[in-house]
Amino acid sequence: MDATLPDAMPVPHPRRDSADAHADAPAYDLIELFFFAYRDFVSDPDRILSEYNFGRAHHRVLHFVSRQPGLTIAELLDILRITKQSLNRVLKELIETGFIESRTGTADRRQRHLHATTQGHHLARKLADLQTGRITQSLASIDPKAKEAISAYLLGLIDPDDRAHVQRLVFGRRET
Amino acid sequence: MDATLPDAMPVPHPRRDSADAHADAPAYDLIELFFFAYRDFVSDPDRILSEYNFGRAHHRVLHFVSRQPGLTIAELLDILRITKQSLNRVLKELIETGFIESRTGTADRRQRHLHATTQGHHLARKLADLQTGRITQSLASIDPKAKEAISAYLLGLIDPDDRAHVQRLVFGRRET
DNA sequence: GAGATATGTCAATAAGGCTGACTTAAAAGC
DNA sequence: GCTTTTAAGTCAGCCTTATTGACATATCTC
Repeated sequence: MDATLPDAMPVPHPRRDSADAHADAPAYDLIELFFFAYRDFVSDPDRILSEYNFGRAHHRVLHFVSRQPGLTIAELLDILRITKQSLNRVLKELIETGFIESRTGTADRRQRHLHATTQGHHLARKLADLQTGRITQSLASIDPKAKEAISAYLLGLIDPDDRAHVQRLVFGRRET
Repeated sequence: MDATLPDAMPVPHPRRDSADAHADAPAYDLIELFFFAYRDFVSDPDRILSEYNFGRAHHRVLHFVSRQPGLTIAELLDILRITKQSLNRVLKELIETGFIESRTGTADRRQRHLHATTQGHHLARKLADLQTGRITQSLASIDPKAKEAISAYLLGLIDPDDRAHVQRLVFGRRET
């Protein structure tokens, strides 16, 4: 690629201060691939969800509730980073249509512990399977060892102060 | 790990047909990491954009126009996968505020060729630099060889019929 | 009992998508 | 040259998902 570069070309030495990242050429490839990949990654679930008159917001709620039975409202808000009012609309719909169940806490009766119903788990799984299919297909074409690197990369894109939280969420199962 | 899995979940034996990916356990880790990574990846640009009263839609338009000077409306619609009407609203604002310029085609006078102004290129670059910073930070913590694997993975997530198109867009420069 | 906390709800607003219908200008086809 | 197709622009109305702000209720903590 750099075959035509004359040897003597003064190349400003790359500093890896990690703070002045904008000294580097923009990583257009990874920026754009991320955009296109995300666009298609959510497209399969979108199709299924529209059959139920649900949107992406419903998917996110159902996903995390299904994954973490007993999740409280506050915890869910913290994961999704949306307001109580935004959550409430979609959550209400998911409860009314029987995909999620809200149970009053026993230790703290102010809390609501959310659980997916059988129907809810089923839909969540169906959507996860679709996305897993896409992931599996993609992983199949590359070095199987790369999976850890990909996880590490994605984790590294997350805000540092949230990284531990996400790590617990994704890799550890809940104890609360 | 599966201790909390809903009871009714049948576990079919894993076949490696690559077609029926949903025989596999869901790739919850990559699914969730992708969600959290994307959430934070767009957060830095969002902050800057709001200073200009722009949103993500403006960012996407500005980005691709800046990257591919002379892009036509039809080509842009194909990249973004939104309707003409949706594009028009944000594009109009970007033109009115002097970030993008629309030039009537010479060969085909029906077409509009879009170009970022100096101001437009500047903002696009600023936003790309922010995202590049995040990417660089993340890449710094992993095997430098992994970058190719990550690109390949993201490319693999894209719809097969679009993959060549995206590849041209991302890795090749335009000749039109 | 006072105050803090977890949740729920009303109302108004905004961004960014969508569909459908229609116009204008210009190119292409015959 | 006339017709059809294509590229772009526009009007109107609607939906989803988010926001802010204000306030209500039940329950826990001190």
